[in-house]
Amino acid sequence: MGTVSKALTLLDYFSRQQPEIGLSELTRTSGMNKATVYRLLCELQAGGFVEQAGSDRAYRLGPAVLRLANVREATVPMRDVAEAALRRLSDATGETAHISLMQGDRMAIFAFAYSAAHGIAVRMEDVEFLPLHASSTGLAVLAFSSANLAATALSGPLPAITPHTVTDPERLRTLIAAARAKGHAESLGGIEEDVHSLAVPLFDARGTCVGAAAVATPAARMTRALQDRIVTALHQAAQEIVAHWGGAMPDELRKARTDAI
Amino acid sequence: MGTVSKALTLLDYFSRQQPEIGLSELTRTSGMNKATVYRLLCELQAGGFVEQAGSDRAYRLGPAVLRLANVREATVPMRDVAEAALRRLSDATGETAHISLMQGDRMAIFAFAYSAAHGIAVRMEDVEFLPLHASSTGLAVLAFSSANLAATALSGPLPAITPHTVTDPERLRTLIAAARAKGHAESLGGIEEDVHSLAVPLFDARGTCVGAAAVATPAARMTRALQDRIVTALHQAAQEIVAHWGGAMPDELRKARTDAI
DNA sequence: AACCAATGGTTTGAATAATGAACCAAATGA
DNA sequence: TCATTTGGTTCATTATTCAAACCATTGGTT
Repeated sequence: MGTVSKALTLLDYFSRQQPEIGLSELTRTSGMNKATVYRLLCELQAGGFVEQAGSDRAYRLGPAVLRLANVREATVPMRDVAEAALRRLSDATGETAHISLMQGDRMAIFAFAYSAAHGIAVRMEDVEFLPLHASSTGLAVLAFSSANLAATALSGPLPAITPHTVTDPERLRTLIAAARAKGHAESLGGIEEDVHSLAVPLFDARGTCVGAAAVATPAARMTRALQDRIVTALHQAAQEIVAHWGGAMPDELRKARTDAI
Repeated sequence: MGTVSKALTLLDYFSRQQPEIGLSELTRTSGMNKATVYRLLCELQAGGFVEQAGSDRAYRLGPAVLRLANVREATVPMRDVAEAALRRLSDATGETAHISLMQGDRMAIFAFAYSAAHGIAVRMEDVEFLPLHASSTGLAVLAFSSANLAATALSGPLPAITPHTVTDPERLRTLIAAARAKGHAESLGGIEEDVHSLAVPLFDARGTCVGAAAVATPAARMTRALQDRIVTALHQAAQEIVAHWGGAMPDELRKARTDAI
């Protein structure tokens, strides 16, 4: 692991849940040497990527990331595209829609939209990452990424987040294979007991899977008809998003997709 | 210069004007070795900080910066605070208001607001960085930062952006000293011939100067009375912004500031 | 077609920077 | 008072980075 990667990894530990981290804590959670972490933080600080908060000497993300995000947005207004598509998707289905992107070996929630159709809906506010094995999103990505990714994901720990979480690697492999065949993935209560979600993969310009779009419903509300409507809407939304991102769909999916629509 | 700093420096070359950069071009503009740039880019790419665009193999900023910016915003909603204050500032003065932050050894425009009072106003859309020696913003920062920064800034090249740009280090030093005494800096046509701007410094929690708030007017519109109104409004806005950012004003400024208000 | 220049990407021993264990001073709390 | 934890620093060892070359491919020119 290169020095730069280490530094970037450090940035990954900052989250909405834990926005400020002290030197010692960061050395503990990252498992790196304290001196190393310190020097990396110094360089990140010099670049404005982290700064030291006022009260204690804890570190938090710095203003440099804002500028970069601005440029990124100006370059590739993905978020706008995604949010517009998600609004349409949630309107069409009456349920919560969201998009997550692969970030290293995790999936980070990228954007989401609620429907006004129901007073009860799946909320996304407090979720930042999704487990690869327990979410429809994660299964969709595993189904359309290199076998490599699936292998490493399934060889790691597979925590049972709910009693319904599938944790058996063999069963997960069949779920992934099914997702690949059908063009979409499914999860019933894998992360929260009463949430039923469906997901389709998203691809970048090189044809590699970068994430997934999903629709999540309260399990009680899911019917066969709604499921069909969601899958159709998901495929359309994914097609649209990928096109706007300058992405390219693999041929195998194009067939499953036209079948579904 | 450490490896991490180099990698972060590479990110700095991406801008709204030049959102995609090829390997060779980046080696040229950065002055680093090609192999070095390549490896750094590979690591940045693995972290999602850059990605390769579809058409050619040029690099552009990646999606990772978006997530970090989200967290940063959730942690320190500086931008919202700044924008609200700038709206008030531009309303109060009838002129364009903006805030820029130190980013390494440059000043990056961070936020701005227009007034509805006039059809003609100074526009900020296409500006991304401000020169330290030619802008009121830059002079304000130099006046309230370490002598070190001023020394390095004045020892480098001082391009004459307009015929009115002050480029003589000695004259700049007196301007900076005046700004320190008065609590605000001034630039008449330093960047654009007909723009008159006033700026006050902003400070972070550690009491170090991190940027400046400024109001820019068409030179023809500036009067003694307007200037007084702007300086007063600037000091109030700066006080408010710094307070919201959890910053601390140096005592020397507090006096000049209360005098002005 | 032959050529040229430029591109992205890869290799090499020699130079340089990163590393990690131990250490320090200051703050905190028992 | 003493023990613990904090942010920060030091220095010999070690791994990484450097610079200059080299490939393979592309696009344009003659």
